[in-house]
Amino acid sequence: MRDNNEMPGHLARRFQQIAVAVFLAEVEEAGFDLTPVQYATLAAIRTNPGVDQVTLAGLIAYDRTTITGVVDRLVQRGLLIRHPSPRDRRARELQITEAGKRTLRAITPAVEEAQRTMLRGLTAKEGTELMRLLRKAIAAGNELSRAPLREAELR
Amino acid sequence: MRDNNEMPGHLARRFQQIAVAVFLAEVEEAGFDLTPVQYATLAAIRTNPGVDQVTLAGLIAYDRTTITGVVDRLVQRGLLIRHPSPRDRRARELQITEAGKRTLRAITPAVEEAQRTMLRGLTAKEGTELMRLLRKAIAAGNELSRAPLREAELR
DNA sequence: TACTGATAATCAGCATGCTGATCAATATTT
DNA sequence: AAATATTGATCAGCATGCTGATTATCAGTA
Repeated sequence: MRDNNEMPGHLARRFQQIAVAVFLAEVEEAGFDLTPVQYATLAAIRTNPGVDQVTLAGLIAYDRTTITGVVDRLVQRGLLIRHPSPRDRRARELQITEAGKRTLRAITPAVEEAQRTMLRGLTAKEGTELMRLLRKAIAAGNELSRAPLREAELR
Repeated sequence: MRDNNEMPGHLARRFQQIAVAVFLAEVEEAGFDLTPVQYATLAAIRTNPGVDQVTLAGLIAYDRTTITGVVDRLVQRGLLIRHPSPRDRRARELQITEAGKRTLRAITPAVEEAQRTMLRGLTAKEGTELMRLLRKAIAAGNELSRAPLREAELR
């Protein structure tokens, strides 16, 4: 039996576990209550106003069924607006509200700090290399999960 | 706003997402139905028969409240036995059953294959380096999550 | 145009993974 | 020994994240 420390899957889980904990701690310290998933959702919608949920899911590599609940909670809190698309009555277009934009702006320093903290054991060069290797491994495995990353298509 | 591909937290989530999908696919192909968490639990108990749940949680860096449910399901399926500790009536000692051992043995090739698959985009050297960097980052952040890795103590 | 297949969103169901609380039992202090 | 603190397990509650199904709608074809 291989040692846990030799299992990429175990290391992936641990690193992600720490990344989430660091994110939540930094964000809470800044006086906000937002999960990594909620943050990514807000940021993606600000950059792509009016996206539908499937496209949004592809942009940040979420499962489409997970998005529903995440968006629900953000709408409930007044950070997003969801309305039917005029072009396709199946789809819902998503817009960020002013409160959502304010939250994003205010929270950004904490998010940046969290990204630094989760690499704090590494030198700058090692941190860059870790990110490169993760990107490369992810690119090769993109299609293996149910929620692959997708480029946005023009509509 | 930083690009997602420059955010270690985003990369961590994606890599973990792919790792889990690969694990489940390989294991299912081998004819089993076991999650990564369940596998790690079985393996840790086989190596440390009679551990209590808190120690187990520390060995594989799980939250103690998560362990309860995981062990429940494994006991239900007859892969584990949970019985009160004679030394401490608060604690439950965990043992792996014969069925549990058989499952572990039978599933090992699939788990090994999954570990290779999740690094398939990298050269051997890059894979080794990725694991080294993850271990280093994790060691530095170990105490930042609610479920840090803990050495087993002799009892 | 009627039919067929694909697509957007949602849902039920299950398994992590966490926060914070409770209960029983043990350990420590006074 | 009595009072206090700590610890092991569990629980309720919430948020991902997935599988597989359903519903409404759209797009392409016969």
